[in-house]
Amino acid sequence: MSIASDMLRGHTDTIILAQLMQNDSYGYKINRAIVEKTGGQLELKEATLYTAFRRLEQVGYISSYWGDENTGARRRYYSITPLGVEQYYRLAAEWEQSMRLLQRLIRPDEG
Amino acid sequence: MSIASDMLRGHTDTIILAQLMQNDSYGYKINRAIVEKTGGQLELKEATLYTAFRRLEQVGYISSYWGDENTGARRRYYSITPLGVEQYYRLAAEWEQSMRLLQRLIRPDEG
DNA sequence: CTAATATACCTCGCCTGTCAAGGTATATTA
DNA sequence: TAATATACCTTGACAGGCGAGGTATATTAG
Repeated sequence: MSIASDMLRGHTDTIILAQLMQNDSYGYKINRAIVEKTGGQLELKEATLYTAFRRLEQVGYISSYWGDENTGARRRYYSITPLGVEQYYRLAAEWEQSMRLLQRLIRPDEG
Repeated sequence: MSIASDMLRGHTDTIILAQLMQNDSYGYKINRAIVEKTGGQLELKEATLYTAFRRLEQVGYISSYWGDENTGARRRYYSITPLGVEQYYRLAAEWEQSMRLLQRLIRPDEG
């Protein structure tokens, strides 16, 4: 896709948490949602996605449970924890902050 | 400083090129300018800064020359090349693009 | 029937950018 | 004369993204 790896780095967790703020979901679907919301311009690589889930669960920002599908492939659902909600707000605020700084530095002739 | 490493990652080159779009400058001063422009909220670590200079020079986006100070520490000045100017516009556009995507994903309830 | 595609999960190991820690040298200020 | 500011530099550790590989089920096309 079009977005560079290094632009994404550090935002993966925020993106995932933001998705889980809406509702519980599973890996594949979360990724589909991202593709859809960005008009196909961004897609998390599977390795990136699942690595992030491990990381986020380890520190207690999300928790997981197996879905009870009786057909099709099994799904591992994730839900955001209260700690994760806190972290989401923190990361989102941090993102806005850094965005403003970068705007000043990268586009000095604009806002 | 307040901004996280991973938020910065991938933007260092863009920030440096943006500075050199204004005028030739040297490492220490570029960093001072960044600190000043962000009200002390962002400062590139020296290792990061000088690594970036090597990287950018290697691919031909910047070129360097020693200043002719006859007092004080020596200064290595950098100037942006035509190739670097192109790259700056490309990176700046990419940044705006990715910023909009992230806005949609991270702050779904806003613009 | 069978191959391809979509859904759905996972791990290993490489690569690359950041940075802590260390270093050198000159000029000014306390 | 010690500390601080200016000014440069490198090494090695670390962490996140991802290519490449794997598993398994369901559907669709030929």
